[in-house]
Amino acid sequence: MHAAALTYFRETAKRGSVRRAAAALNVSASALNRQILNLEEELGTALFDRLPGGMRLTAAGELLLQHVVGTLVEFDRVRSRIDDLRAARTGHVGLSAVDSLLVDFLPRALDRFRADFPAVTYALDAANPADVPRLVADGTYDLGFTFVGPTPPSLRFEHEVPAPIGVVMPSDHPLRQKREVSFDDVAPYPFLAQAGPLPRSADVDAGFARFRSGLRPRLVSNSIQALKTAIRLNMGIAFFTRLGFLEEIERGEVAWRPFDSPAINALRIGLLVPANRPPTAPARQLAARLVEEMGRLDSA
Amino acid sequence: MHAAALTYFRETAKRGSVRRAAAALNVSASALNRQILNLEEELGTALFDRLPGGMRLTAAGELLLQHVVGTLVEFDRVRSRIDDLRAARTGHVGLSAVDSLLVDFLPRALDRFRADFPAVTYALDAANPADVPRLVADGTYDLGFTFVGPTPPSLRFEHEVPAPIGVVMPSDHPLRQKREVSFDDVAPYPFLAQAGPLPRSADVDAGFARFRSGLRPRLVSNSIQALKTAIRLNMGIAFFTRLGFLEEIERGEVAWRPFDSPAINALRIGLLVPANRPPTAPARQLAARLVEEMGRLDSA
DNA sequence: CAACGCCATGCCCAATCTCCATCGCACGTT
DNA sequence: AACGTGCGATGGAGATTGGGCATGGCGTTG
Repeated sequence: MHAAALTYFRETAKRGSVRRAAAALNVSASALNRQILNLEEELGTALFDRLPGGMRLTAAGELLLQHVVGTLVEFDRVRSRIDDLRAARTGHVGLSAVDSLLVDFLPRALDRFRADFPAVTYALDAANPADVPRLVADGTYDLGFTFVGPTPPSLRFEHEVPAPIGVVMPSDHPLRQKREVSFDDVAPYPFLAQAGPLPRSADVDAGFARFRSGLRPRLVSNSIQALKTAIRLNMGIAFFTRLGFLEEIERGEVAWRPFDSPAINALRIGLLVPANRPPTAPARQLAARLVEEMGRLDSA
Repeated sequence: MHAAALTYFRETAKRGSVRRAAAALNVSASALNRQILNLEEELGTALFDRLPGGMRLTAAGELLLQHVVGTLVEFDRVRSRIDDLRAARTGHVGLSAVDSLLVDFLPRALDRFRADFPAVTYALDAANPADVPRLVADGTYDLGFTFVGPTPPSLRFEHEVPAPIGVVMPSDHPLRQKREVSFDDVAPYPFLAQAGPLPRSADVDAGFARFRSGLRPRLVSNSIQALKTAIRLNMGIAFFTRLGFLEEIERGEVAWRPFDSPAINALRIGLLVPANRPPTAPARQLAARLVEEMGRLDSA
């Protein structure tokens, strides 16, 4: 990949002698010497001073050496990262996440990841926020996404993004005028609830849980697509993290407004990884990619 | 210098097609394609996805591309710096400096520089601190060293080092016990003065000038070597910047102690370069080297 | 179905790289 | 003063690599 001349030059600079460098690299001194003479001709300047005892770098040589060493070291790093990729080409990754991320963020991230690792299989399951840590800790899943909170020592949040729960509404809804909405603001409006195969989660914020349990949903569905359409058709509003509707918000089809509760607005979702158990190769790659995608969310 | 494969790979990634890249680089598509296949074999992984319309980088390819682009860009920079060196191989540099730097720092720095630029000639002249800026500004000299102070807009201090004037004494001198010495402390001791071909400089600190003018030197010499020896032989003490005696201090032959005057201890010497007029190639190289050597002083 | 774009491959020649042997030079030893 | 030993530089033969040309296989497009 990199020209042999680079290695030759580096070794010669290191050992201060063409012959010693040649011995170290198992090539003949003449071959090595020619490469260095070629380099000097190409750059139009001497790279070494020829002293009776051997070769010493000139100023230009020092400059070039820095570049060459840097290049070769960096290449080693790149190669080992590529080897990691190769090891991760096949395998299985299990992901346990709170449902808001299953709506939009995770399916899309996985789809993009799949393009690079077509032979990897996935399990992508929703779970209650409080259950995710246990599922990752005991190895049922490789990675988890849940609201950030205290973790057992066997787990660690690899990366976090702010993820307040707010109100998702049609783009012409009156609540859109407010920058933040209170529980009282939303009470009058019809409400759409998601009902998955899971028991309803013990909620992250006690006040919010109490508030929502008092509401009577106009529509309950376990189909996210149905809920999205229902919101667009003005059947009601729903409560989700922004992350579930990034694309629709972007296109102006729905609007999202935060609550006026500091506790809710401080909510963060994090990528949970095992701290002790070494992750499988594909899990490591996927985790790295997810952190990247989360960074993109952050800046958006 | 760098393998052609790097350029081939970069161009192919850029254009998304072997044929287009080959056309842009004036080589045949088959030759270029082979190099890429070789790369993939060497790394043991595909770098491109072959789509009907052309080539798209895989994850491993993205990784490698970063490395390759970085390497080639950096090489361009290195090459141009080497070209600068070559342009500076010959020529002349004029340096005007306060005398303390002529004692030790500048001759040694120039000697090291000369090893890399043997064909450059130098003028190295002492001047009064107050005259240096004018001499550099009007082009009489390319570079200057003087005490830092206000400069005309046509000049600029490229780099500065602290350079308080202090007392140079034999290593077993009683004043050595003090961390800082006062004017009164030194008054009882015999004093050695340097007298160059220059009129005695208008001194940098008014209080110090007054103090020194009251002293009667036991020995006046224009030979620095003579002064150094005289100090070692305990004939007296002298007033210099540390920079004039770095080597002797290091070897323990003489000691140096600062005065207790904040004004004197705040003194700095700086490398003065023209801000408008572009410096000659050798002057630019020498200036860069001098800044490097000054940095070494700083940390010493 | 034909035409066109793409990358992959076989073949041949030219350029490059490597090796071995040798040279000239500067030093230290005898 | 002569010699031996280390150094880099160089010449020539042979192996390796890189390049160009022609062609093949494949998918898309008209």
